[in-house]
Amino acid sequence: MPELPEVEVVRAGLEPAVSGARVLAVHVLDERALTRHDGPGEDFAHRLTGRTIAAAVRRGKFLWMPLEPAPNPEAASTEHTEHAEHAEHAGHPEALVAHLGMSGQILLGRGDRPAAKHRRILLEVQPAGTDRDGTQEPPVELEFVDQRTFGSMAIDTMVPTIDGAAAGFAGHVDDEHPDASWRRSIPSQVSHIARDPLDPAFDDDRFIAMARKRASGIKRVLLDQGVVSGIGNIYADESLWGAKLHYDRPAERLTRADLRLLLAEVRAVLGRALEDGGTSFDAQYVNINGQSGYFSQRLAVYGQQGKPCPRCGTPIVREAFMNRSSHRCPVCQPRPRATRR
DNA sequence: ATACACGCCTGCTGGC
DNA sequence: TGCCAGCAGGCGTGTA
Repeated sequence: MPELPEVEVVRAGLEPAVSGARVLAVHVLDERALTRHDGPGEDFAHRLTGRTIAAAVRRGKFLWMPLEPAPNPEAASTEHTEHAEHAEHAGHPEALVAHLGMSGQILLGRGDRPAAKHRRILLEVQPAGTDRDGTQEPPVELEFVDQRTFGSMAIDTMVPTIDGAAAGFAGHVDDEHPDASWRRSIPSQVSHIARDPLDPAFDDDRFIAMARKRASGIKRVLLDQGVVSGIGNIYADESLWGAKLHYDRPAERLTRADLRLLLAEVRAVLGRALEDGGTSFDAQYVNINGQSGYFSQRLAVYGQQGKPCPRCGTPIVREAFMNRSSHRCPVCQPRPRATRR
């Protein structure tokens, strides 16, 4: 479930279950789910087992769970001498990083469900809370399911954010622990990703300046995670419709006002999708309980080819752009006059 | 630096 | 009915 609203639905569902939880066991069922991890499955399992998860944080489509410092890194490194190089990372904060790719899901359960067909990684975690009797909550299964294996998990070291601000959105935990050590650190493999438009530290002027240096079509800029993160094909098309812009309008020729309006539309669309629990076309895109979101019912153009534009009634068209499909209203979003090339 | 092609995978749909 | 091309919410790398 891949764009910002869908990943945020997962993050929000994960947050209460994993914050303060301890990883009891790690089962790597398919190594292809570790393409972002620098090392084999045993290394991933070894570095994660026994660790305590601090929170669930998201920037754009990337999700990560900062880990409390390992209690005894020395013992750990001597035990697995073949990965002793990780001893040099002792003291550096680490996080469990997840990217859902095209078809990834993270599901929580009590182990009472039949195993999903494309289950790739299984974590057994012990939640932090104790109930009124003081007895421990039962362990929870966290499964990473991914049909197409474009998504993956990794243990990654964290580096300080370049602007010193919080690395991403962490929900309630953020309010309770605004100065937590993990707050201003970001997994190194996520550090090249721009902030997302819902991030309070997102710099509108910087986005506008970057966009106006690009000769390419505005949709390409929206999809560039180094310029603005969290937007994928669905929300790019929806936002461009909202701002009445054709996807191939050269970004460098848009006015600042055009780009401010576009940014406002991006935020409105993402916000509405969030309210609806994200966009689900099938059982592939679900929250941590396996439930679908309802934003697909409110899509104006994505997948709506042949149906009337909600604004003017003209049939929506679908066209190829950047080797994928784009949807637009031919009247509200006319092709730029000088078709480039 | 930027722009593009391509690879990574599985499963479903539509046309023949 | 079968087969095959085409398509699907993404990212990283390599090449000009």
